[in-house]
Amino acid sequence: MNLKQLAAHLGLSQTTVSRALNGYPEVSEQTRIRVAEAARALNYSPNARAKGLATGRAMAIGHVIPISTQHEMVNPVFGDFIAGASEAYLKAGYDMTLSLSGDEDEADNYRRLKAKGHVDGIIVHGPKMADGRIPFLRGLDLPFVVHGRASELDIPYSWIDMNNTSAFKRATSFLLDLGHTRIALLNGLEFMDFAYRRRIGYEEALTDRGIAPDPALMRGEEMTEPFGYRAAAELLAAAHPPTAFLTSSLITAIGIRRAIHEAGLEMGRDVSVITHDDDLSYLANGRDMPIFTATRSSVREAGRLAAEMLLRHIAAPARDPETHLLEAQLIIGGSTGPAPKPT
Amino acid sequence: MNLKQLAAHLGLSQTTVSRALNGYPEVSEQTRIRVAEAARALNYSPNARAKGLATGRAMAIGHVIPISTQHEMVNPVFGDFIAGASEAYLKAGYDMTLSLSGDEDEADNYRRLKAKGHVDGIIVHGPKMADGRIPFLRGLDLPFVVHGRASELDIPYSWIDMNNTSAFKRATSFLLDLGHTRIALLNGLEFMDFAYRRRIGYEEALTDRGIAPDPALMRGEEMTEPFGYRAAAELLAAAHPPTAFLTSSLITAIGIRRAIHEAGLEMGRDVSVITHDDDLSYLANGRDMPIFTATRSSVREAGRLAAEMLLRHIAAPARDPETHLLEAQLIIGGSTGPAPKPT
DNA sequence: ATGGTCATCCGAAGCGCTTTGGAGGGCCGT
DNA sequence: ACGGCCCTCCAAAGCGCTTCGGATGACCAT
Repeated sequence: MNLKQLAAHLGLSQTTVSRALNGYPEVSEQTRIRVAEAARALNYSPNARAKGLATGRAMAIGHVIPISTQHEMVNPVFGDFIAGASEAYLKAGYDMTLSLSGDEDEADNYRRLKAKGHVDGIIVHGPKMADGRIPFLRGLDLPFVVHGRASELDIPYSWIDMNNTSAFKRATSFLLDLGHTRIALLNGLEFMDFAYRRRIGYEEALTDRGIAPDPALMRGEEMTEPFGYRAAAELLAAAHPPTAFLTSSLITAIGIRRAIHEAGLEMGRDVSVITHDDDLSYLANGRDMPIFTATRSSVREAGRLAAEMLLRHIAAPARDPETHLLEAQLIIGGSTGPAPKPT
Repeated sequence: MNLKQLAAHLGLSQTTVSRALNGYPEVSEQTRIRVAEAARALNYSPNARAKGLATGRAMAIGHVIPISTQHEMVNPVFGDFIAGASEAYLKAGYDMTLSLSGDEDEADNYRRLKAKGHVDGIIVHGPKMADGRIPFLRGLDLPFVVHGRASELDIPYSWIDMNNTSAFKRATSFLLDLGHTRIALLNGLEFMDFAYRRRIGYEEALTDRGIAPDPALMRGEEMTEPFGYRAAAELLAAAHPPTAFLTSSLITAIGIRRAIHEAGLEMGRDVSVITHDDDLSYLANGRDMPIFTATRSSVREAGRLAAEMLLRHIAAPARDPETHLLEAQLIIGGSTGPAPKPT
């Protein structure tokens, strides 16, 4: 069923039917109703490609998610981010197209995305500290919003980010207040911007208290359970073990917990753990009584906000870049406690 | 840069340029090269909407992922599945469009997807036992492949699935061989087809050995860490606790492990645990020495296969439904051991 | 010279929609 | 009765591409 057929069926012109369906004023209320009913009855829904061709708008947003070639890992945060974003898209009638791409051909990927006219805007995921995609996209005249920031770039662009630095600074201060002085940091890969910023927060809190950050206590890797386990096990077995861990992911925290138990220690009493918690739907950190003390910030919410931001930019392309900094909550769970008295 | 401009630039007709670019024979090798070079130099890439309109093909696959309204959870398996599928799409030049939808409006969603001409085929995620989407899609003349099956439906359709029943049957038998007789099942929600099939496998193994499945030992919920913890803690505190757990997700298994530790027991010695492991990139169950004994089947691989299957169907629409059953590996890790002697 | 065959190329229609620039008729005031 | 205005509708062009049905020569055999 297409417009022409629908128009013929109604004995009207395509023009009138199109206008009736799209809410233009120059059509009588009576025919508008007639058209709307026929459209529903005949299950008509306009062909998006034709509409896009005619209007020049794709009514779709592109999400390009980077899969680094070294470690073929899909960011677990992605699902929830998308879920949030799609709430916004649904309301606005936008679709979402996904493309995974290795880091080499990403620029090409974006260019093609634009040339093909597939999308009206792009959300950039997982920015690195000096992410080349951002200057590239700025030159492309395609609205985009970055989820995160690129610290080494000093050009304006729209982003939404969590305040990684302050979150980890507060978490570290909290541990310091509890008397911990040897605090390990099990971070994500340090070329990722969020990981860098989290380390800065951690180091700032330490130096503010006159404690020099100890490189031996800091690791940055892909945030898996085995990483948390291995790193924590090593550190706990060292001569001068940490009494607390700060980590970037719940999954890593779970590995840390395993190492703590295996060392015959108890989390929250002998060793404290704070993790960042993206509030993922399938990785709940307990609802009422959180298992882990955590800096929490909903990635789903970030997705929603990023999408809304992007849609605003598409509606008003002249608009200046917009930025949005989310503050994480520090929620207290059972994984932290006063530093044990030195024996 | 569009075809017309490119053709003008080359002093050729649109027809010839289009044919040169698409590999038709009626154009000399010499001009073909000239066209190809100009296209690259001028960064030309055909507008997908126009191309789609003209050819009637969208060159895109739709993934509709259900978000149940009760529990707004994104299946954590999704990211890896998509990653696998996109490998196949990339090779074939297909795009991927995503739409999340609550369970009520899903039919409408599919109809719209088709009417809008956005996609050439659909992958159906998370089928329920009597999933209404399958008969609906069959009537829609849109190729689709289901990731999983709908046990209560007796109509032909293409699917790819893991052999849930045999995997859980083998896992249960393995535990029985180790001397366990009270084996708890912490499953996913039972209206989900995979969960149903897993329970069947578990029950079959038990009854084969003359053990009546005990409803008190079986739970089916959203597979979160807290679910695993809570259920395991309750069961372990009961009068006649299980000596082994079988569960559908690594995340739940982690909760079970926590409960075991808190009960002062040791996993693999006092209590055995087997989990299903989707081999997710961010949830590695240890590489060399798996933490958990597990039935493993890569969901990423399933994604790749599903996509390839769908593309075959799009290429040859008359083709009969195709099905593919993957067998899970039973991999032995440190979480299982002989049943403790009754005291 | 003529007709036929190939190898190359081109014009124009058509995909399903939006949108510009009218057309037709009812109703008003005069 | 007539011009003018508004309300409602329509024809046709155009979005960027593919593809059908030729057109144009070059070349060969007759």
